[in-house]
Amino acid sequence: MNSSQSSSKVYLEIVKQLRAMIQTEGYQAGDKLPSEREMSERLNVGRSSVREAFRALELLGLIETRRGEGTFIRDFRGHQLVQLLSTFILQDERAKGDVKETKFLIEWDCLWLGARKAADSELNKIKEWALTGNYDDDEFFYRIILLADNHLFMRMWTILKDYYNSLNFPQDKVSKEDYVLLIDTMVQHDEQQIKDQYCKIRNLSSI
Amino acid sequence: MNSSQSSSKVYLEIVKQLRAMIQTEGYQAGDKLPSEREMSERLNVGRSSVREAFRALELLGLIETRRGEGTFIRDFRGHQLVQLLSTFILQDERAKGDVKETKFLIEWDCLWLGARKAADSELNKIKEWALTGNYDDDEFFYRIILLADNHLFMRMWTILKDYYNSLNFPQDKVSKEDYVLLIDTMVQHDEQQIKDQYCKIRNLSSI
DNA sequence: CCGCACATGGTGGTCAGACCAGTTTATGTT
DNA sequence: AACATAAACTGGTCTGACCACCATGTGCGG
Repeated sequence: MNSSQSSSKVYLEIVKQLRAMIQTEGYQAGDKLPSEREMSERLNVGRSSVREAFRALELLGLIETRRGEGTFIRDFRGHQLVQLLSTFILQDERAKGDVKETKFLIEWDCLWLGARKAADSELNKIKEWALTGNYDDDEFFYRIILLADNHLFMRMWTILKDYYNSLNFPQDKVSKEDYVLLIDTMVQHDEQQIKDQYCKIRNLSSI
Repeated sequence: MNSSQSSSKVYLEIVKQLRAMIQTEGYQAGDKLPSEREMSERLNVGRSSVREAFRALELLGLIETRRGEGTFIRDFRGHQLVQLLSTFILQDERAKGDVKETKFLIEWDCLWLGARKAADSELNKIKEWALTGNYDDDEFFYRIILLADNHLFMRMWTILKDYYNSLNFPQDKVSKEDYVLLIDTMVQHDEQQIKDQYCKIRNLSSI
């Protein structure tokens, strides 16, 4: 144990170790993990700490425990959360493209959803705000996604936005006029126009 | 403790109790939870069991612990995972609509993504499979989303699919011909046609 | 009366050991 | 060989002990 920085909680270290073990030793779904007692000996930590790590991973659906038998890797393809799972998987360059693509598509979905769901008065309110207020891209789309009125999309977008921002994609500043124009297209309820304007803002040839 | 069914793991019961407490006693982000010791007395369980529950919730990002101070509810609006979070929040009727809406939009996104990304040979392969094979709706769209080649969408869709299926929305059986037709529209790369056909399958007036 | 230093109690963090309750495996009997 | 039993594991839970950290109160000196 005691790898890298100490002072961090032991059970978190165990989670890390477990992840490493799974990667290096090629554990697969259904495989049996070392017993809690063996694990605690191997890592020189108390069994209770091992249990805390195991319980946490169990609640996440990553492992499964059967009394008298042992602890097993669970088949968690795709399943379960998106967040911590990302920490496990979201490492390669390829995934970065996925984040970008997904964020943009969700934003587009919400533009169209918002155009159909929102009352004109709400759209006008946002248009006024877009004309006068100070805001960045995230703040603007946050309001758009509020219009779409879909909690799931809001959650996904929030996660994606944070990842996206941390990935440092090059991004041109969007002018206030373009944001306002985007809202105008929403008022028109013209799907193609919304799409064109969104593509312009995002510098995309198509979506 | 020992509510309803016993034999289930104590730490899971504590998670339940915690959720109930948060709901009934109106805990909010930032509020302090009872200490581990008090909790174990109150529920007549060992402190280690309380800790297992707390550690699991901590890893999920639902609570936060500060040594010497206590355990606090975390501001997890939107943030963090989607999966287990849903279990906590996804209870009202409203959320069901979100699941449906989101699932459909992601499927539509992936149809269009797949149409643009996939080679004709792959589309033809799927078409053949669609003509001859046995499959249900999930299996069909699983292959579609594979075409879209976006891990994030795949993960989201997998989660959404499971929730959606558990919600028992009424759903008509889709004929094999309609699935094949959908693939044909993808081959044409005509967005409007894809959309129309998808709406037909899902019985939607618009998307 | 104020302000600072220190003591005290509360809180999470960790460990060790003890049981219990299941499952698996080895053992020995028939 | 087949079966029954015993031993050896494995997870599940509780208790008690210590440590490190933080907040609060207490008392001393100013």
